Amino acid sequence: MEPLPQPTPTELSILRVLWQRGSATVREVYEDLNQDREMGYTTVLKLLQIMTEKGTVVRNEMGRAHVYQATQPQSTAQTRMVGDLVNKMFNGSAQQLVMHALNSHKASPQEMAEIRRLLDEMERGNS
Amino acid sequence: MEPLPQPTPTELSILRVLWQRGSATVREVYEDLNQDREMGYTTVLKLLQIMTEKGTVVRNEMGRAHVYQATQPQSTAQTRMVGDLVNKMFNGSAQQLVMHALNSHKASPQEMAEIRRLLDEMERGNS
DNA sequence: CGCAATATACGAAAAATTTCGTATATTGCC
DNA sequence: GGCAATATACGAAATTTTTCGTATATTGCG
Repeated sequence: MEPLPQPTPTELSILRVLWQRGSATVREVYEDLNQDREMGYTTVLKLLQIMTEKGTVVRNEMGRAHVYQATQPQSTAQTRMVGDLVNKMFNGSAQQLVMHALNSHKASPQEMAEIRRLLDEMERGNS
Repeated sequence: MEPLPQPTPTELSILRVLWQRGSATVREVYEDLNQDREMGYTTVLKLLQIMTEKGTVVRNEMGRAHVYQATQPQSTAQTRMVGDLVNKMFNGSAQQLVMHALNSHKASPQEMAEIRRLLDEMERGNS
């Protein structure tokens, strides 16, 4: 079967709501999105219909208002987008991306400790 | 002055060539791009003209063939795009992005050592 | 010179994405 | 029952992005 297409920017903003809420009706997505930007109700509806066709989301049609859910878990999409960014902006070097990320968004000591733990694990596994 | 707009996907592919080469003529960009995908010469030219208007690139018009150069260094664009990704896909947590990056694109022992060095540095500086 | 190769300029078509108007169905409630 | 509120469907306009055809200028060379 066809792999899911990359979500467009607006589709991504809808996916974020769905990931956050688990699942949601058109109205719920509409309300969350309009915290940040302006977007008509039927626009959101149409997007969700398109995304359903593409397989990006699935919906439960029981009940009057359909309930939508992202097909892929957020972590899958995260992995894919990180991979894309590494390839397109860092010539395939994850290390360089990591350096940039740490430099621009400071991490807490706990977070840094967790990264160290991951590095330990990888080094142990790799040798 | 206006901040530079986010490059569109195709613009980004052109920027990659410019960053890689330092500067380049339309023909050079055209040839590099056509290693990967098909794209007409005048298409590349037009894009570079549009990018010049937007301020994304600058050009030296001496000589018959103009020579283009990215306005921003790659590292600036990298920082911006990493920040975007952290915000849009990782709820602002750089640490989570780092974990994903390391998991999907394995880093070499040397690279991991370098990340450790950065972490050391940050922890020393932070306390 | 005169022609082939190759350059820029630029309008506009083509394609992709986003937006919304309108038609119509369903539900809850007085 | 009948109306107000609110739901989906869907065509198509509007916008953005990408592509390219064509006009025209410049260069190098036989």
